[in-house]
Amino acid sequence: MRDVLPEQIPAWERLEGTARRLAHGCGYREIRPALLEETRLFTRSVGEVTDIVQKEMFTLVRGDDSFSLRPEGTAGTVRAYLEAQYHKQAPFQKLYYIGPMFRYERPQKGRERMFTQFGVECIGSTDPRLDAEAIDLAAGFFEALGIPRADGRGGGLEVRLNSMGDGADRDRYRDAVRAFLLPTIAEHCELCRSRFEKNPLRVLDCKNPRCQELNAGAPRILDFLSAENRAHFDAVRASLADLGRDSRVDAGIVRGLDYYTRTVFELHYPKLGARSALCGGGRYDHLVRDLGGPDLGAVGFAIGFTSTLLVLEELGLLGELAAKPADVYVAALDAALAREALQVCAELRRGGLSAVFDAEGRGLKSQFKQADKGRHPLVVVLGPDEHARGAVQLKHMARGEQREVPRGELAAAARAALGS
RNA sequence: GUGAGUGUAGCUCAGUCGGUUAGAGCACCAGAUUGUGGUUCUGGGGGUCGCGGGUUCGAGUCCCGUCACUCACCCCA
Repeated sequence: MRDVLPEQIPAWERLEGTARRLAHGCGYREIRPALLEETRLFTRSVGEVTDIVQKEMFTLVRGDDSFSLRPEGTAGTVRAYLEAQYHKQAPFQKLYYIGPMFRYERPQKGRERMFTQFGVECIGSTDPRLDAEAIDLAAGFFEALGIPRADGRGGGLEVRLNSMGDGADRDRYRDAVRAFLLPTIAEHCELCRSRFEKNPLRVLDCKNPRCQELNAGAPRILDFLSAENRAHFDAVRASLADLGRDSRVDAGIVRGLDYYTRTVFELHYPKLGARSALCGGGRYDHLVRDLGGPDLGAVGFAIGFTSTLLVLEELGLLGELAAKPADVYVAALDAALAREALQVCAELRRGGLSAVFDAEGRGLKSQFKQADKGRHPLVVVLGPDEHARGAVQLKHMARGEQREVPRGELAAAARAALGS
């Protein structure tokens, strides 16, 4: 398990802050769904035969009850939506979340058992402009962090788009793929032969060169879309163009979760290699109905913070981030002034400043080193001579200037020194 | 779940053919200045060599097991 340590918090706050700002800009409101759900919620929504449900859930069984840590955010969000009765009062809801997800698998670069996702779920409409808006929001998130757009040579961020059609389209497509593969399936790799049985569409994703040759000329899902779904897909692309957003149709995108319909998309940073997808999402027009509500359209995405941070690190975009230190470091010349140090800190805090004191018994020189290393802009020195006069020394570290100020004026003087 | 790799100081790592007291750089602490930071110099502290077992006169080094982490596959954020 990986912890987020204080040194990394500025980077995380930047991701969270960017996510919130952009989501709010599109009218999304934050929701914090439960981390623990009934296992049945995920088997019903994500799908019985998906990898997530079959082998990646952390599940706790107590008697007849079975609960699982959420492996993704959409199911819980829709469950919360229905439980809050939004579908009766105000069915159109734009909701976003930032929080941990859990999948039991072998960790590797960009993949962890506990990871954080920023996701949005727009429930209550099938308007294709919302698909485009969501894609633009996701891409805008990465751009706001400084990740460049695709440059056509494998650098930058790529938007890949596809449509999976609706249930009927997909059934016809699956039959066509099966018919296409049947004559050559014996020549495919072992893995593909087993995939052919349970999910022939996955054969098309195989990276084996021989299999790819055999897959050339395979039917494309886009050719099997109903007129209505085709129109929806075209409208999404037109809206993306209206937003000035380039996208590439990638017939290979077949989202792994059962609830997806029509629009599916991924955002990739190809230089990351095997694990290049930074964001995945799409439309799930029947999930609300499948979970017991009315048949409402919905679209959403999820962005992984782990891989986002990986990209930012690779691009050197995290270097300058540092936590803000306390305004004042209070140094005491000897142990007799220890109590005064605490009092002075309290006075400064009442004056609206942050302040810290030495608690390791350091000498004055060492306290200055600490103040310097901690990048505290101001140091207050408590000495016996000043104490006798009811005063303290106030030093501005960057300027190297120091002067004596009466105790009673310290907070005001410190504020003034900081402000200038 | 499958395959491979790596575990030595806080961090990055060296450690010969198995041989005495396990090293370096950085970081940390102290002094050089008995009331003042960043540079410099000098000195210092710190390691059950992941853990357990085995071989051996002797194991950081070889063997077995185990745990953790990393990378890849599967799949995905």
